[in-house]
Amino acid sequence: MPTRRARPPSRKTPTQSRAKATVDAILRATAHILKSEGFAACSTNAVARKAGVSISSLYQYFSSKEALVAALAEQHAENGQALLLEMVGLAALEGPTSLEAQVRRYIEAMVRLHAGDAELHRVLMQQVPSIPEAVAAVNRVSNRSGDAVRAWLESRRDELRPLDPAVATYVLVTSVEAVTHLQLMERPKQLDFDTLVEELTWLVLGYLGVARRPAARRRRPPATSGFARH
Amino acid sequence: MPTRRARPPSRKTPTQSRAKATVDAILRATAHILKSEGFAACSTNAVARKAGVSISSLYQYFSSKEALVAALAEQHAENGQALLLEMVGLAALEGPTSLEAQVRRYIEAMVRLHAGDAELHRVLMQQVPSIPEAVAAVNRVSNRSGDAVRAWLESRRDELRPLDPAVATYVLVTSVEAVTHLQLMERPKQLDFDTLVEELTWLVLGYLGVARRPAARRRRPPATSGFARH
DNA sequence: TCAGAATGTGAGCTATCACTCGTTTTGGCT
DNA sequence: AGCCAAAACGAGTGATAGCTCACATTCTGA
Repeated sequence: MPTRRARPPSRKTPTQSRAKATVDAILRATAHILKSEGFAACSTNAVARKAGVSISSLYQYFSSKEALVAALAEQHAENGQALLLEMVGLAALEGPTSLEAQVRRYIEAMVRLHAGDAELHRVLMQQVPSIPEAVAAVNRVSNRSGDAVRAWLESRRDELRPLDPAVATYVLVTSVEAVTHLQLMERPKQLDFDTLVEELTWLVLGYLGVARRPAARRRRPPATSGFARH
Repeated sequence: MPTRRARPPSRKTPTQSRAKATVDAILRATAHILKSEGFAACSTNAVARKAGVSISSLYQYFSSKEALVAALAEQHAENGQALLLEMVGLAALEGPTSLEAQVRRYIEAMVRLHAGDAELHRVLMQQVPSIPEAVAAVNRVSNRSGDAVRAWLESRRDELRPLDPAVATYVLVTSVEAVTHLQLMERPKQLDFDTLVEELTWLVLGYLGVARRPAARRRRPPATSGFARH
């Protein structure tokens, strides 16, 4: 990657609808290439080609490759945040629900959210760390989500084991995200949507020290293979 | 990244000690640059320079940049696996210990392991996905760890809630790894080593449905956290 | 001692990258 | 109709990447 010089942070903002379409096409193409070919193959020339615009048009609206990816990351994070709030926020106001139901609903929302554009999310999470501007964009949003979880923990504190809300937020958000990612990336056949939600609910409630009956599902499938231990 | 043509999968293996030293220097330099400058700055030329050998020597032992990084990943994974077994494997044989103690010991080992070369681990995890050969190397090792966890779950099945060992292994390994990574990458001040181990132990035991007293930490001492079940 | 294999060298080739310059096209306005 | 800024264009620039080639040096063993 040559010619790494300081660049102005932003460029023109589109006013005509034609220009808006161009910007949109560029972002769309960026996402598409990132997902299908990875970050390394996502050159500005390739993006422009796929978007059906010239390379100079790209640079008219994005001051650098970093800025381009950062813009995409920001858009993605913003969308996700909005979707999550829509799925969870309103439902949360509909009255006092059981702890377990609330947790399950939130987790369902998370899983569904990630399923939305899993591949893009994955690539952004993996490659974006080398682009500070994009890190900032994603962090800004995920911090807001973290705050919501933390507030929820504090509001339900009496029903949970003694814990530090900040620490617990870290642990919960991280582990739920990680397991969700795993399922989206590897799609292990044992982990379908319902199982995933169920297990994550167990994980969260267990961690929070909420007692639970062993559930109605009679698991324990036919004693799979290995009992043998040293 | 130019000249992307098919390359032979492997090259010469060193026989003289001089050559072994060269290979070692190259791998060392790769790790050093990856950690200090990141993957993007880790060019083969830079590696050769840092290692104090010529480019051609590098290509005598590694058929491509991918192969180089893959070799490093493999070495790293192998080392980790060995260390983990050393820390945990023997201790596991020392007789029947409490479930909680076993879990805590394993988690301690995991956390310590990651702390060993956290930066390298982080970079490898982030960049390796674009290098299939390296993915294979890391997966091979982590699968073996997964098998161990799974076997353990099955051996202790009677003390746990009903669960599918395969699914539970996924959930546990993934979430513990993720939280550990987080702590290494961001080093949030609330999450020191002891707290991390303690919280992860909670996470695992809670998920496994193992009852636990609220521990000796103060804050609402006897208030039997969560009986509340709608 | 000395041939040949193993090892080490660095200038240089080519493809590709991020990005610019000078120019042309478009479309909203009077 | 016709002006003009916004928008779009694409060949071209300098830099650097991964990698090879032709050759030099060192080691082994008979």
